[in-house]
Amino acid sequence: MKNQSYKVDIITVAQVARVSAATVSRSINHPEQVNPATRKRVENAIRKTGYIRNRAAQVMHGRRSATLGLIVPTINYSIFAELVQSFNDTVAAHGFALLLATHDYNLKNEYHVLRKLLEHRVDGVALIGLEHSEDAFNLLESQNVPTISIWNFDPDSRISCVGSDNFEAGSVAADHLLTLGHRKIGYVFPPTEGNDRARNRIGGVRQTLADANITVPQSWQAESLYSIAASRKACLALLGSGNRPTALICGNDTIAHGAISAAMELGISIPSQLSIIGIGDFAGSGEMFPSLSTVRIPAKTIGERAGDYLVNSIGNSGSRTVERLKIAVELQQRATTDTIKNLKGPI
Amino acid sequence: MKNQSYKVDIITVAQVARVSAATVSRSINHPEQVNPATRKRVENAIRKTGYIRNRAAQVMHGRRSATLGLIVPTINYSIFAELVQSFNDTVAAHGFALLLATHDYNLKNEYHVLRKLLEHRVDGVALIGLEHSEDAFNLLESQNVPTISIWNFDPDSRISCVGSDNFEAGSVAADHLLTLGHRKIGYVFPPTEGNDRARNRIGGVRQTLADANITVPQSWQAESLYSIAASRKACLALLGSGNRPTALICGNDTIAHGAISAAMELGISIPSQLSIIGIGDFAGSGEMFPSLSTVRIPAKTIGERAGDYLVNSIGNSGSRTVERLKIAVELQQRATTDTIKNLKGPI
DNA sequence: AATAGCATTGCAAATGTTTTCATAAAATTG
DNA sequence: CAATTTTATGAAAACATTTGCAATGCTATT
Repeated sequence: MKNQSYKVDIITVAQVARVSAATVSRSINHPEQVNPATRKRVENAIRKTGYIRNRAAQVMHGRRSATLGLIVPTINYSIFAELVQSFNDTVAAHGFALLLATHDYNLKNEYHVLRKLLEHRVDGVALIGLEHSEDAFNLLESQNVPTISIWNFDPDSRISCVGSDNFEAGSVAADHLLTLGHRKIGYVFPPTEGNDRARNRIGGVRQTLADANITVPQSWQAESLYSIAASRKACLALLGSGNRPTALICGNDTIAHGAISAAMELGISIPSQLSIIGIGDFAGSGEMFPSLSTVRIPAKTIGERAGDYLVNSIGNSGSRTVERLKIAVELQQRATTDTIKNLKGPI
Repeated sequence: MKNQSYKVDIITVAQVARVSAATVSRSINHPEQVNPATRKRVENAIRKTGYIRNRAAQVMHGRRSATLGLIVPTINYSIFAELVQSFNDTVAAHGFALLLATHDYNLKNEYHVLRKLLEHRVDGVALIGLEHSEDAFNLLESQNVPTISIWNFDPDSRISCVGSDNFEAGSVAADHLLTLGHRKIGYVFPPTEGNDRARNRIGGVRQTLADANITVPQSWQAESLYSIAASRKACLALLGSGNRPTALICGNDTIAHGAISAAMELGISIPSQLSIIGIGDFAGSGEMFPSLSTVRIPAKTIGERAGDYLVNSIGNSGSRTVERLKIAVELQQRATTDTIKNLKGPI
């Protein structure tokens, strides 16, 4: 059935079907315009020759490339993987394929991969976060390509965005512990340099605690990269001294994992001697033991909305106004936080 | 500097640089063929106009698309995410961008997304695993596009492959427990229907145990999907009865996580009362508490080798022979397995 | 000084498709 | 049954680029 001759183009198909190339093209793109009998002949010819249409040629004609560019820092990171997955599913349902690129947390790199994606004439571009190089912003503007920033919400964003408010996330985490009656609260966050998400989260935490007239001693503030091992180490130090907090806010769920590990190692029982709350609600956080209380940032929803926005934005190619969509965070109270009333143990 | 006029093509650049379009093309693609002075003029013109070359037009001339298709079941799964990342890094270093698609464990779906990638004239295709629909195999053959199967090694594979031998992985896990002196061994695996990886792993386990004259009672064999919650449930049942094994082999690290959870909940201490071994060595498995003994399948290495192979294979477009590369699995003995000599407790 | 050789550049054809316009055939109307 | 509308199809231009070939001007060789 399949033909292995070298080049099967629309003309080959046309010859086999004994019609013109134009009719083949119409059979594929505007089937209602062609006589059902001829259409059948064309379809058979397509099958017989094994023809696969050439998007490149379509693109040259000003057609959509049916391709979207997505640039993430890395996908080897559960929360981005979830995001990429749901974004992909959403746009794939509209016939778009994803041209993926990573910049490994290097904004200069991001500019170059962005250029590369534009060479392929992607119909739209999705970026993670709101911090990008001036060159990148200019490029996107000059090319006039629909763009969306995923993950962060910011009312003053320069480009359209779909995401959660990280300040709010930090605030919700702190609020939860306050509501449970905690007053001796510590926190562990990653370095905020070049990471606006972490910066905003910690801002929300500090603001909320300050509003409640709580001061956090320096020894209860630790810094840790997003790794269980790093966090465990930091938390061993923080929790190991005689005077320790009754609750810990962690910059994300991975850090919270490390904190739990450290507590277990020190024989501090959770939550009866220490409450721990994360941010993110990563895959598995609810299933681990003990299941992690956390502030959920709904990656799946964000990916979907971002996909919807971009697809839509490509549809009405006229308007190019900045739109912003805030996806609410949700407190997930699970097994690692408890009220101060139930506090037990040596401290 | 940047020009926002609608279409900036190679002719626009040519006019600005006061040369022909051919010279601009040569300046970009064969710089050594053009006079340094003219080249400079062209480069300035490119910068001034903000020109971005159109890959689609290049592709039409039989040039490479500089694009590789990658089809995975899902990327929302840490081990695939790691694989995709390393594959991407490797091919990006050679100037290729990744056209990503997922089929959500549906082989029929895979065929359709494969077609889509071929429409974009990808220079090569990477698939996960060795099970694919007949249609997909035929399509790849008829299009004569370089292809690689990632993840599994099979000496009889129909297409080129880079990956580990899952039978061996199962075998190594079982061997480890035998070496530690365990005789009462149970296992938890996912359904093997449409999952040749799981099927081969369980095969390796059974073979190795049989060779050591060990029979595993039905009640020590459980089935669980790849989820911590599902596995915990299955393991609660398996471990909850009076007579339980001294060691457990888990189909992958996620299942092992669930098993650990279940053991903790039942007050069975690890490893002094129960040894647990996983397969995979997912991100975080070595950092969790207790750190998981597992059989490492080196996703990063596999991704790199696969990328290298595909890039190479595109280079020498002549030969299209099937090649197979086996990446060895490695036993990672950590805190969840111990010798039978140290066995303590009620059982 | 004439000629050969080389470096540099331009012209124009070719790539695979879509779409506008024109035309032919068929269907509808009075 | 003639006139008109509708339907179906083909011819050809357009899209942005690359490249073989030819032309130009220059350098080196004799």
